[in-house]
Amino acid sequence: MNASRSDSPTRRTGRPIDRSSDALVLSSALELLAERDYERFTVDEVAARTGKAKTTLYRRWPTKEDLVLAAISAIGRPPELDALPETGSLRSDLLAVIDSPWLGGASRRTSIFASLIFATRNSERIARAVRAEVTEPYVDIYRRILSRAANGQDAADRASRIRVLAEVIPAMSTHRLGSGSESPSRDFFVSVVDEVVLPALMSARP
Amino acid sequence: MNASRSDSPTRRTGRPIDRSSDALVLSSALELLAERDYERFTVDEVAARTGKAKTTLYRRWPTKEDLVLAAISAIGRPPELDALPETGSLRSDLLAVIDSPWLGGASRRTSIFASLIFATRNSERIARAVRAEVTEPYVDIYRRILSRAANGQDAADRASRIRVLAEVIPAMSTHRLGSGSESPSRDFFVSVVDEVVLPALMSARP
DNA sequence: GACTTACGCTACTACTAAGTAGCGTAAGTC
DNA sequence: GACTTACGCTACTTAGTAGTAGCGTAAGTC
Repeated sequence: MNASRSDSPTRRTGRPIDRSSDALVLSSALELLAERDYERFTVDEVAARTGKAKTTLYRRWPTKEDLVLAAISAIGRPPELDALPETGSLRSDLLAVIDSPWLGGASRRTSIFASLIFATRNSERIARAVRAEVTEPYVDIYRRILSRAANGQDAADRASRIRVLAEVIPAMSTHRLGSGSESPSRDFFVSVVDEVVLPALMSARP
Repeated sequence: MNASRSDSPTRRTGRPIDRSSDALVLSSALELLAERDYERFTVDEVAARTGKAKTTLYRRWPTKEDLVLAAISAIGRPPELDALPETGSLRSDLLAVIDSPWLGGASRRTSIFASLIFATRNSERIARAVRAEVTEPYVDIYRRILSRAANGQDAADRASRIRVLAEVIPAMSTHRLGSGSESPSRDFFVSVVDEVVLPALMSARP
């Protein structure tokens, strides 16, 4: 409320930027993106929902694309990435990830992932951002859990390994889409089968 | 070239409608739909690609939605539906469907399916049409092949049953999306697992 | 050849949404 | 209180696209 006399590199006079509302704006943007596709996503609607002026949003994020990119970056990394669940059984490890409250829980999170897949079609920058900031780290969690389980442990729980598809698939699809493949969805699904399902099955021999 | 003297219910005088170009228009529309999402799909572009006048297209299909619906209907039913492949092994039966030239082969077909999934978000009529005219009959092929295989035969070919996912998933997703579920993509993936993967696995006991 | 209907073309309207300009005011610093 | 910067508001420009109007001509029937 006081502090910082002779300032940091950048001068600080006049009304300060209201950073406190950034989080609200970005989460609302993400929310809207989960409801609509990128084309129907409008900056006006974000402004209306947050009670901000459209012009204010444009001062902070010069284009709609920038706003969406910021919203994606604001997602952050899944907390499980730092502390992989270690509950003792593969099944509960997987469920711990699936039922993580990250991004509002499984239901909302999967809905958001699905929308991000749509968005990757509209902008290469968005496609790259989704891949790097959301998909890769998230898929990585499953990769690590599965590969850890492949070395022994709870190798019998075949059904729960298959169920992981329910969450891995939307995540991985963003991984592949927009990378220039001719038939991204087929490539993607084949890769899910080859990289996730079959290895999981092979290591599960009751 | 002559025939039909005192006509059918509808009079036939004046320049006849050029039905021959309908197929071209609808296939071009489908092609465009595979490239763009519904929002970016423009009637002007279809007109440009087919060499037709936009007004001519609007005379035949009063709205963009009607044009897209017609394009979906023009897809027709997969030929395998009438003569289920019977090659002797489950694996080759499945591959026969996957590699069917229908809709331009697996690559283009899957790409079209993916686009139709996007389109279901924009119109309930389109969602219904996709489900009824494309998804249901196509998924039905896999259901029938899998259930036939479940009764004996080639029950050992577990990997090929899993591979079927690579094509079933995009098809089934249209089946679920747009039906008012709160988290359609999660529901869909769970249903794939429950209805297709697990039963296939259960019936495969080497 | 008279008639009728379809087609192609060139506007045009209506609407939506991205992005901007400019003003008055709020919220700070000195 | 003077100064400075951010915010909110209204209004605007620009661009793209769905859908329409109206005209001249093509392609048929009688």
